[in-house]
Parts: sequence; C-alpha cells; structure tokens
Amino acid sequence: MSIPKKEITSDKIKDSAKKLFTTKGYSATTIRDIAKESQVNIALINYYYRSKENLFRIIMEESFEQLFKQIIPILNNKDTTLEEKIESLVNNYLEFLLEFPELPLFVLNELKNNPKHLETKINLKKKVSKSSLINQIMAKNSEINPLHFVFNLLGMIVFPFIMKPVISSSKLLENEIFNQIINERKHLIPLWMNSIFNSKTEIDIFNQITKTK
Amino acid sequence: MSIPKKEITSDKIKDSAKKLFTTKGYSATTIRDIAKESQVNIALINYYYRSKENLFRIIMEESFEQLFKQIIPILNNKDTTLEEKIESLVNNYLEFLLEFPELPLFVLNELKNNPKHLETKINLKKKVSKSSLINQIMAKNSEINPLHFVFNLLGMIVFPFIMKPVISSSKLLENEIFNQIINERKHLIPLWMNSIFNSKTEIDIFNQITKTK
DNA sequence: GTCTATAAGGGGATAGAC
DNA sequence: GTCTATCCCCTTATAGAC
Repeated sequence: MSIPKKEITSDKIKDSAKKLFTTKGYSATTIRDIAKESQVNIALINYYYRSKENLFRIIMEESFEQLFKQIIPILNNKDTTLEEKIESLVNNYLEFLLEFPELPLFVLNELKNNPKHLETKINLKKKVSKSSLINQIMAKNSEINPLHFVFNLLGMIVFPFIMKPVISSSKLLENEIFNQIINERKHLIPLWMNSIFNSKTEIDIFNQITKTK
Repeated sequence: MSIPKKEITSDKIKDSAKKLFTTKGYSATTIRDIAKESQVNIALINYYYRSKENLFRIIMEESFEQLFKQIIPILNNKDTTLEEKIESLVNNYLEFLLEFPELPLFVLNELKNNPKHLETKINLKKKVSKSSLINQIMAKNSEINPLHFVFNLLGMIVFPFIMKPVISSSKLLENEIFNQIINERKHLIPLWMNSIFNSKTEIDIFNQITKTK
C-alpha cells in the first residue's frame, strides 16, 4: 500500500505541469495554469520548484529518459537475436506509447526549439552506434547504411502517434480504431522489418538491370 | 525579372515571422522578435497584419497547404499505377522536405497545441479515404487496413526529418551525411514499400503456424 | 507549508505625429 | 507607410504574514 502520489503537493504540481507542458508546450503554459490545474496556490509552485524553467527542466529530463533510456538495454543485449530485439522493441514501445501518446511530439519539438535540453549525460551517439543492434543489422545487410533501418523501425513505431493530432481532430478516425490499429502493428512491424531486410536481393536485381542497360 | 520579394515590407515581415514561428513555435515568438528579425518597426506588423494571431493564421495556412495539398493530386490521379504514385510521392516529398526540413514538426505540433487550425476547408478525410491510392492499396492487399501502409509510407518519408533535432544536435550525424541518406531513400522506399505489400504471404504463413499449433 | 499582496518586467496593440 | 510614445494586461517571482 503506497501513499497515493496525488496527495503530495509537490507531485500534484509536477503531474499537472507535465500534463500541461506536453499538451500545450512550454511557452503556452503559465504558472497560473499549473496552479489552477493542480488546485494549488501560485506561490507554492515557486516554493517547491524555484522557477518555471526549473520545473520544466525536471519534467523534460524525466520525459526524455522515459522515451529514450528504456530502449538502450534492449539495443545492447548481446544474448538476443535481431528478430527478438525488434519484437521486444515494438511490443514495449507501442505499449508505452499507447499510455503516453503525446510524449514523442512533445519531446522532439521541445528539443528542436531548445536543443540545450539535449545536453544530457546520456550519450546517445555512442550508445546507439556501437550497440549490438547496429552490429546485427550490418551483419544482415551490409550494403545499406544501418541508420536507414533505424529510421524505418522507429518511424513505423512512432510516426502514427506523431500524425495523431491530424487524424483525430479531423475525425478521420476514432480513438478506439486508432488503438486497434496500433495493436495490429505489434505483430505486423516485425514482419515488415524482415521483408525490408530481405529487399537486398531486389536491390541487386535493380542494380543489375541498370547496369546491363 | 520579378521584383525581389524581400523589398516589400509586408513580405519581409511574413518571411521573418515564418522563420521564427517554425523554429520557436507560436507562443515563444514575440512581435518584438519578428520586428527585430525583419528590421521593421513593431507598429508596422500590426498595421499590415492586424494581430499576431492573424499573421500566424496566414502562415499556418500556407504551411499546411505546402505540406498536404500538394500530395492530394498525386493520390487521386487515376492514370498512374500504385508503384508510380509511390515513386512520385517519395521523390517530390523528399525533395520538398530537404528544402523545408522543419515544416513537418512545426505543423504537426501546432496542430496538436491548437487543433482549431485544422478547421480548414481542405477535407482531408474524404480526399484521402476515397482516393485512388487507397483503392489501389486495397486491391493489392485486402487483408490489412490500408491506413497501415499510409502510416508506413509517410513515416518512412517524414520521420527522419522529425528525428533531425535529436540527430544533429547530438552530433550523431553531420548535415551532409543526413542529406545523402535522404537521397538514398528516394529509390529505397519504393522498394521497401513493395516488399511490405508482399508480406501478405508471410502473414498467411504466420496465421497457419499459429492455427495448427 | 501555505497564503496574500505586490513588485518588476514583458507582452500585444494602438493613437497620433510625421 | 512609417515612427514614437504609451496603454493596459498578464507574466514570473518573492517578501512577509499566518
């Protein structure tokens, strides 16, 4: 039995702030908004978190970690095959994104607006480029820059959530059906990734055709 | 010989505003920023565009059209095959995005923050769901919701640009190499899309295996 | 820890002179 | 068309009472 988090004032503030920052962005969110949302006096926010910017920094670091850090262990696990990594990544990430669908757009956009947020200790570059995943991809298809496959995999996982604002506000799609489609993707993306890896032969054919012409 | 656009005050303002809005977002951009960037007096911005919100609306509609409206004719062309449509879409869109790499993240994010911007006359829903493209996709693979393939295609095209802030600010990748990779994708994505369409048989195999178990 | 009151400044917008 | 000066509101942040 844990004490309900919402009872603690500082957490009530942080939760409300996170909700508002992720939906409206940093600049469009005021301390007054946060105070109203969390039903707390404005002065208390500065009491607990010193400043709006500091509160944002804390939330941003949390979100960044939620979004990126959880995948590093999967990428680096040397005891799993490429196929197992992809399946694990797709399942965990889609499940996570169904719970926090606004997180990718929020984090990616704030990083664009203010790249200094990326000066985190997490060294993405080394972690990703020297990962077991990249090695396994290169072993499978050495002719194509492995980054292509990273873009494809992450794109297939994340992009539907990036497009969600367009889709749902235009009533193109109800929320229920969106979630159903995402669940279908859990087993479809691994299949598609496998097909994409094996497109190598088709590229060879393509090269041969253009060569003999 | 056209008169250089930059000489006209109202255009100077709009160009600067577009640059600032797309890089910093609506709320983080002040009229004073725009005045400084375009080297005009603050009062002139309100003289020409009445209000910050109105100026933003104009820029948003322009960006939205640049990003979405150009693809509608391609999707609806009944004289092209599915393969030709994909090739045309990939080439035109990647070329366009290389010129305006920040546009997707800007438009998609502002749509999330303020969905009222989407109340445009462009009825995306009908235009897309009744397009020739969707029919051709369904003819090719009737077992899977065609939206999956739309997500995959658009994701493979657009997602690298969404990830760009993470990639370039972490020095993961120089701009030159990024552009080179995008150019490689011009012929790779059509190949991959073809492989993905033909994954149908593999899904059948998958279903058979799980059924006989 | 929580509140009220207020300081200090930045924001959008406009009136009126040129 | 362009500028200066200014209005008025909303913002963040804090001092000080409880």
